[in-house]
Amino acid sequence: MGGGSFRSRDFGTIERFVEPCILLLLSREPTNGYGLMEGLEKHCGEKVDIGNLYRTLRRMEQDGRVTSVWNKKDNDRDKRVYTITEIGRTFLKNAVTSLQQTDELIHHLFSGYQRVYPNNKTL
Amino acid sequence: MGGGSFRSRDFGTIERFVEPCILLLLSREPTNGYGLMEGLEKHCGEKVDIGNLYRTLRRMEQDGRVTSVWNKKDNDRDKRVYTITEIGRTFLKNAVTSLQQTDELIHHLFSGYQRVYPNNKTL
DNA sequence: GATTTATATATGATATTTACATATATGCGC
DNA sequence: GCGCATATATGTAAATATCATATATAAATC
Repeated sequence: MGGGSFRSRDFGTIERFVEPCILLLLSREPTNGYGLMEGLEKHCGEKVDIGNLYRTLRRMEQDGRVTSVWNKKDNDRDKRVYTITEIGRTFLKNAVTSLQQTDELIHHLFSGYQRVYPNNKTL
Repeated sequence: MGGGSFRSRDFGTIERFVEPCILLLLSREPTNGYGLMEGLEKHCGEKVDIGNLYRTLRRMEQDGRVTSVWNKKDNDRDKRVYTITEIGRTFLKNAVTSLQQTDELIHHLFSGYQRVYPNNKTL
């Protein structure tokens, strides 16, 4: 059977697709890292590496796209809660625009594929 | 203003999107590296790093998705011409299937974005 | 005919990103 | 107390991408 070694992440993930996903989730409500992980699995179909997620969030904070505060409540455990900034909203808007172009590229590939392999059903 | 530093490749490129593009071009006809570079710009909207392209092709050959032979003709210069293999065709088919799922993810993000920012026009 | 440009392949060095593992700590159910 | 889910974070290695450089030749321009 073919295709060689076929790790699940060979395709299907978009470079840094996770960042706009995070910013969209934070547009709904401020959330902590672990909560974002759950949200990404549910809403964005992304199973992210939790360690990388925390590092990504810190980088996004350094770049000014999000801010964070420690939520310390007596009846709950400590959580670092992230909030989207105006810079983050602009970034997200630009990301969506860029992804629309990406979408066109993908569909261009699809139509090219259909032309070359008209008998192949891919799904 | 904003979004921080905004290199053109922050989004819009899909991880290894270039590989299915290469395999689709090779499905039409065997081509050398430099010719693929031109084809990718024209048909796939990708401006690839030429050095990376050659290394990618060698990796694809190692993985059995393409084969290569030197084309040495008297009236033309030497070219290493790549041909897609059966493994490569299977790989491409899997890639297209995976990209269809990616496409759904992108559109899921779009609809989520529209819900949160109904007044934003992104293009 | 000398110089520049385009064609053609490739590697070196560095930076970034991803993947996988590990460390640490606490709340909750049993 | 023990195991499990929650919660944040770092260490390290592998994979990719970026940018520069090396080499060679055909074609075009001066």
